[in-house]
Amino acid sequence: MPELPEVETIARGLDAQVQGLRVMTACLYTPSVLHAGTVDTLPGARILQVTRRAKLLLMALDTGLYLVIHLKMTGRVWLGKPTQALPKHTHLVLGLDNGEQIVFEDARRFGYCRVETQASLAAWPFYASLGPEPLAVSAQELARIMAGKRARIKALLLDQTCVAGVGNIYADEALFAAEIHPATQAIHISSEQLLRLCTELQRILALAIKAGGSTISDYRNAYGRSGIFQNSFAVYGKKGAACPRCSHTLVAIQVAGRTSTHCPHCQVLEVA
DNA sequence: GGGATTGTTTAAAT
DNA sequence: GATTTAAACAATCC
Repeated sequence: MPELPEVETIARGLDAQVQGLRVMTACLYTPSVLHAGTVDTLPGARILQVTRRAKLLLMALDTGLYLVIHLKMTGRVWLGKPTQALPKHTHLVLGLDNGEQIVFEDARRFGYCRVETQASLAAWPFYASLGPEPLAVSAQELARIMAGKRARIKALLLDQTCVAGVGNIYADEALFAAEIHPATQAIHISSEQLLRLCTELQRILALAIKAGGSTISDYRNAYGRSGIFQNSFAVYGKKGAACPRCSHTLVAIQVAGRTSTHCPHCQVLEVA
């Protein structure tokens, strides 16, 4: 379940190791995971940098092309040696001129990759519709986007056109920190509370990046290592446990089709 | 072997 | 018409 902090961790780890290297080979084992472009265009290109936008991993090449990867639930991208056996569900392998290789694997195959030009990337509807990076804008700006909407706040946090990169983990953690019930309609949240939510979201995302992300089951960074932010969760996945703030039992409900774990004592639904 | 899993898209509803 | 919600979908593992 790589969200913003997890993809950011992978991007930073990969960038530090592959910047300036040349792609020698590109082997696509599962053609269906490539949603745009062709991998034949990749060999020969030098890697300029590896970055992140929303939950997308972006590899910029000196040919003007971008390799874009979305890990969805179970995708992994890591750097390895050709001597290592490839995992069962390996979809794309890039051989580099230092002898190492970048591996994209995804057991569930929900993840995908795309080869884009700058123009085609900008023309990709999903990419073009992405909202601001939560750590690149002010909390006031984030709050302003959500203010006055009738949708439930949990749905807005998960809406990538609203805020980019937030998934179920960080949405639940931010709502708990700001003491807001996940089903509260944004229009019923005071501007002070909304600002607090956005501030907490930024704080938690920054902490999670420092912790190398959260590993629930599948997530690993570019070196195959787990994150440790899961040890700091207050509510995510902790239904039945005691609220760290008031000791009341945490409850899981469905909001916008997603499991939303919260404290019914600290996070009260003011208006249904 | 069926249910659970998630982010995104698409269709339906308000 | 615009906003919001529910359902569908990808495919595998436990």
